[in-house]
Amino acid sequence: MPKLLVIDDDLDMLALVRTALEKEGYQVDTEANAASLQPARCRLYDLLLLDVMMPGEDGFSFCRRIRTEVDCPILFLTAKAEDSALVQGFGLGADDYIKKPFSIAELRARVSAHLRREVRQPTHILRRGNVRFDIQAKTAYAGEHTLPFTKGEYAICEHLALHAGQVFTKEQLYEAVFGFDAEGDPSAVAEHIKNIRAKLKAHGICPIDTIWGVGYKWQKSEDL
Amino acid sequence: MPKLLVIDDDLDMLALVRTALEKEGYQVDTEANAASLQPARCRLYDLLLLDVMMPGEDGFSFCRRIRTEVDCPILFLTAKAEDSALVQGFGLGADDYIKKPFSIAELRARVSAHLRREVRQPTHILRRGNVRFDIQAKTAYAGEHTLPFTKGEYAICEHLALHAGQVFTKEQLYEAVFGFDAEGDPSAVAEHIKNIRAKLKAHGICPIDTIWGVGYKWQKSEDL
DNA sequence: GTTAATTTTAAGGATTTTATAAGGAAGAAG
DNA sequence: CTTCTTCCTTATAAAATCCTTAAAATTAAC
Repeated sequence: MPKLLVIDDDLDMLALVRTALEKEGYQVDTEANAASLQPARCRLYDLLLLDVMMPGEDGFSFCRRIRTEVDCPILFLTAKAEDSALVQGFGLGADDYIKKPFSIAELRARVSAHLRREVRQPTHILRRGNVRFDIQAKTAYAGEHTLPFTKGEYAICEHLALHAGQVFTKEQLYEAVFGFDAEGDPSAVAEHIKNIRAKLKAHGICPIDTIWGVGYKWQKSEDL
Repeated sequence: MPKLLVIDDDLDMLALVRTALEKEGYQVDTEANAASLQPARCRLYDLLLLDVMMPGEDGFSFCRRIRTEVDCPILFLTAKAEDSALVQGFGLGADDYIKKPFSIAELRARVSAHLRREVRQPTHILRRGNVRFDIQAKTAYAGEHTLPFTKGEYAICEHLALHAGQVFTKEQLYEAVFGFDAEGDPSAVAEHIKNIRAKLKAHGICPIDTIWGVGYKWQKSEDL
């Protein structure tokens, strides 16, 4: 279920867009003010919809500010119909420019097209609820905050999340993470699990279940 | 130099579009008839521009026929302004739908945006917070001051900044910078990192993180 | 309710990895 | 030839992680 962020100062417009896109099955968040939004927040989403003319920071300025740090498609949604504005928008790194008034059908079709193209590209982001793993960067995030995992903690945590719902014994976890031959004391894994849980709990989430007498598993969403 | 294919039965339109896009530096081929075009031919191009209403095979039919075999962006360029046609176009896997009459500026902007996303081409100037890299001049700046990097230091630093957020081992960094066969002592890289950090710290910035047990990475903004 | 097994927690030391500093080799510039 | 810069190596100090151990808490079984 892709996550979208819509930024517009017009609350009616926000409600309209949100309704239309939620009907498509997307998870939609809205913001009325761009100025306070940091790139880290935007990176939580799969696509951004931006109004251009807003009090405070306008859409162009916002796009310029975050573009180098945010990879997802950025779509302008605006009443500025002049070519110069459109060219400026694309020049700032936008992926589409939809002129108001637009039809709901067009909005949905364009959003869908951009998301479709994203998934065509190999992704290195694993999302499990509020926790995201950047496989390449070997970094985990809780919301917009980086989780300060050590190497071993990250490896164990990623392995559990990647195979969500599957139970692993301590020995299996140790082998999966540090290699076959590795002979790990099971209690070493327990120590790592403890630290992982502590760092996750700091953000109010505890997605790792203990299966008594067996091992650990990452919760599947239906277990919540 | 990206290669584009434009398909339209209107020869004046073909000439207009070709001229506009060749001015951008693209290599443009044109076809007046879609029916004879095979997917293999289309795979030669980086982007397709398609008219919808054509004698013989129309644009929608053509798109449906080749989409599963052709990965590049497909843009419709059409006088059919109805929402239903637009939705149908996107539904067939198109990436954009430009309504006639369109401005040359808009055409260029949209084509450029789609190619940019495909290739994700970096610009000559890379900005990461307060640090800027001039890729061509191989020079880095902190604010207005030039950073006195040596050649090797610059190469390592640029590589980290270019892939901000991604972790590289010392070996990977050495290879990326000095070539595949290079067998570098990891500690040589550590020495360079030390010097790079010292020069950045002189301007009050320290954007390179150590990922213990893995390597180094350029911070993404959320890590600050 | 009691017991036994298992997990959680906490603390310490061992190990691994990185940071720092100093010295030398190779090459460019004067 | 000398001088300088850059790069690499080596050695040592510092830091962080990992593992071990043991006690406390929890869970399951009787």
